[in-house]
Amino acid sequence: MRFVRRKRGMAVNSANDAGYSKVRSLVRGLELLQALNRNEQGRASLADLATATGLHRTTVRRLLETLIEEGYVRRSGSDDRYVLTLKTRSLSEGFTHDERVSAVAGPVLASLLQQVRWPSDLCTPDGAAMLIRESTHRFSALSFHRTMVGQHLPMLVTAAGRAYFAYCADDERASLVALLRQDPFQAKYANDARFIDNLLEQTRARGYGANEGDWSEEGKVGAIAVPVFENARAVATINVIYLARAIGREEAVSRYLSPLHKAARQLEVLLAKGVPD
Amino acid sequence: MRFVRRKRGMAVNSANDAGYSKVRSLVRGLELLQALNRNEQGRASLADLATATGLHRTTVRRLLETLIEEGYVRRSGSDDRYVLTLKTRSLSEGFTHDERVSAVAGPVLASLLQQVRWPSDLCTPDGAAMLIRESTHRFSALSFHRTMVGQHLPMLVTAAGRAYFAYCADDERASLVALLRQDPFQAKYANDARFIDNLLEQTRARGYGANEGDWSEEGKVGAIAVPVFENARAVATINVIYLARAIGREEAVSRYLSPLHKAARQLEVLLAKGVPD
DNA sequence: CCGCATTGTGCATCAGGTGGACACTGGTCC
DNA sequence: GGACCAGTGTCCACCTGATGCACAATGCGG
Repeated sequence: MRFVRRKRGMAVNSANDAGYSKVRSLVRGLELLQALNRNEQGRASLADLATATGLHRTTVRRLLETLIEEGYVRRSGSDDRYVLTLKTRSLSEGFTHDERVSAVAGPVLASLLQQVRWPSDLCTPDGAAMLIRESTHRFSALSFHRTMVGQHLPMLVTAAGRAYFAYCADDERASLVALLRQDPFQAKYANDARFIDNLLEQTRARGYGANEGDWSEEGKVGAIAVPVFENARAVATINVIYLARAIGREEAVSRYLSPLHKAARQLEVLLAKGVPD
Repeated sequence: MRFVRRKRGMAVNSANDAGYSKVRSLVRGLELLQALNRNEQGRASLADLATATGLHRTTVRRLLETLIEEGYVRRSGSDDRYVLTLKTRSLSEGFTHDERVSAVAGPVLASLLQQVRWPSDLCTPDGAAMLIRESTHRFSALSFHRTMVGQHLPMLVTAAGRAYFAYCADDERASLVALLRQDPFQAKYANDARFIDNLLEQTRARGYGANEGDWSEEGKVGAIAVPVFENARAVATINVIYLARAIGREEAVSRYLSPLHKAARQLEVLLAKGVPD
């Protein structure tokens, strides 16, 4: 079991051991698409694909005919071979590369939760805000929010955003500032050079992004956050969120900063390894 | 019937009217993937997907379980929603954007063949060569080559290559020259400034790329080619190939250049319209 | 003119995809 | 705190519909 607490659904089945057997024709169809993709120019004959997939020739034919009718494949007029179309892109356009980080973050966040008890989030940049991609809010007994994943945290007034802002590459920060000036809520900060300078200096001096009720939407909520690097570039941040009346900033930092850094380093190792397939 | 002659296979069925009924579970699985892609962050719950696709909830579940086992989807630990993975990319990575041109080229080449009788090819740049993506060699009674699609035509000694080389953007041409200098066969031309200058000047003055047996592999084969533009950028070329002993260059140009230009313009219109779906 | 390789077609079989029914959980509204 | 509801997990019997066999047709090379 990956997480400590389960709130929703009854599933304890950790992902792949579901009692279902796969839908065969879907599996085969996807195999087929992959085989086509592997071929030079995404172009192959019926026989090529049959041997590549190990499927019966007529089965391949029928699957291809289906893919054609659905518009994922066309048959070239020039040599009757099968060719990929633009529509195949629609099967992966929703995937953003940042998702890579999220995919491996689950276990890391879980173990962080065990040490810290307070909930934390994994965030990646998204425009003038940080996008929460994974979170342990559901699993923390101390959590005060319900659904967090998918929410946006404004860049300049949250710990997660500040950590990213301070540690991203210089040219990226310049673009961010331009974007932030367009943001109705954050423009006043983005235009305030003193504010920005202080923010950068403090954050870097401390080594973490911090926030104590600066984000007006929240009451007395505090948070600290650290960046996650890939190839020497910041790609995400991890935060820990606590109630300020329960624990002071000093104490939070002394207790949680080191686990946060450890989690970030774990993530970096996993990223460097590459996602298994 | 799109083309004049059919040599291979017995298929006169123009693509989509095949007598097969679609493989339903494959269609549904792909619909599902698309639905996930359309959702914000490629993330959705079971119920979301069921309503989005109009499928029964348990059906969606089983399909998703299959997609998970195959690695295209993972289930987020944070909120049990379904999320796309990097592997979905493998379903479309083989697709190159140049394919867009090829997809609409078939009918244009077919009508060009009817006017010209000699075979022609649609080529897109690929490294230091032009890649033949569609062709009417199979359909021309005057054809002298078998399979052409997928073959590479060296950039500097073929009509198709020269047309592209002369009409592509300046910065792209600079990169091309760098590449060509690495090419064992073409380096001697790429390093010859006079050759390059003459080539550019002549090609542009004439308005078409030409080749009369310059490509050593061929005997007395001639060809002329014109560029195809998209957004004011050359993206492909169309050529016509003839036997030099059957027809002189003068005559070939006077007869075929105008149909070639018309075909190029037709293609440009189709490209501007965008590919349906 | 004949074989070989590749692809198209029709069809009987039964694996397997489907969706109904029921159970369970957590959240919300009085 | 009790009751309701939305969302999900699990099981299973039915019957669709996916499958691959056998046969035919074609073009190509010799």
